[in-house]
Amino acid sequence: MSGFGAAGQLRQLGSVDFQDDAFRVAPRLIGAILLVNGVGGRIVETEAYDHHDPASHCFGGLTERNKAMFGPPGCAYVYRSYGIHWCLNFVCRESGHGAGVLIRALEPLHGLEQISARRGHRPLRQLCAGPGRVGQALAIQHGYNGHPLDTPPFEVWVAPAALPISVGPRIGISKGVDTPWRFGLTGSKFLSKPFL
DNA sequence: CCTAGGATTAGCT
DNA sequence: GCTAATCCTAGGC
Repeated sequence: MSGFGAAGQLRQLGSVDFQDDAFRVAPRLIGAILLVNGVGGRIVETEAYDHHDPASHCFGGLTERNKAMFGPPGCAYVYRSYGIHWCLNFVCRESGHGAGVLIRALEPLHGLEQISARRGHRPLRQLCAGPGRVGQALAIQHGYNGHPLDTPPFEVWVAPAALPISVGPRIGISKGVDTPWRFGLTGSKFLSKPFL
């Protein structure tokens, strides 16, 4: 594929074990490259959600809205947030139950002109700093719900080297507030909020 | 059926 | 810091 000077140093999606606990997959995704139709960048912030946790959409079992989270691991779960934004999750699986990782922020790297235009030409750091902003920048649509992440329009590439990762409580929830399942690339300027 | 409340963001005070 | 925007799911009656 084009656009990757260091493509040889990247492994493809198969190396990510999505059939694992969300809180283990979420930190592994930090530093990975996410592209949708060739547009995207480096994942710098994620959050884990699983069925044990009252903050998760899959807490309480399968519904029409969350059914993608109970589908195959390695697929997308797309949901509408506050009636306004589309947010992207990677479906995981722990012991046969639904789970997912919310993609909260990217460092924009590929298709910058499209990203900038979709985001109303805001400053670089604000283009993909937040789950709703990621959705807008990558033109995430409800039709991607349940779509496999290893086939077009998606590409996910995982960096081989371990990166310094910050950990903290998740953002914007009212239940499960003490569970430290937010993960970020330490020191990144592209986080939705700094880690304390 | 009815209503409360979001895994948020932008814009204004 | 505060709040409107916007819609639809989930839960109560």
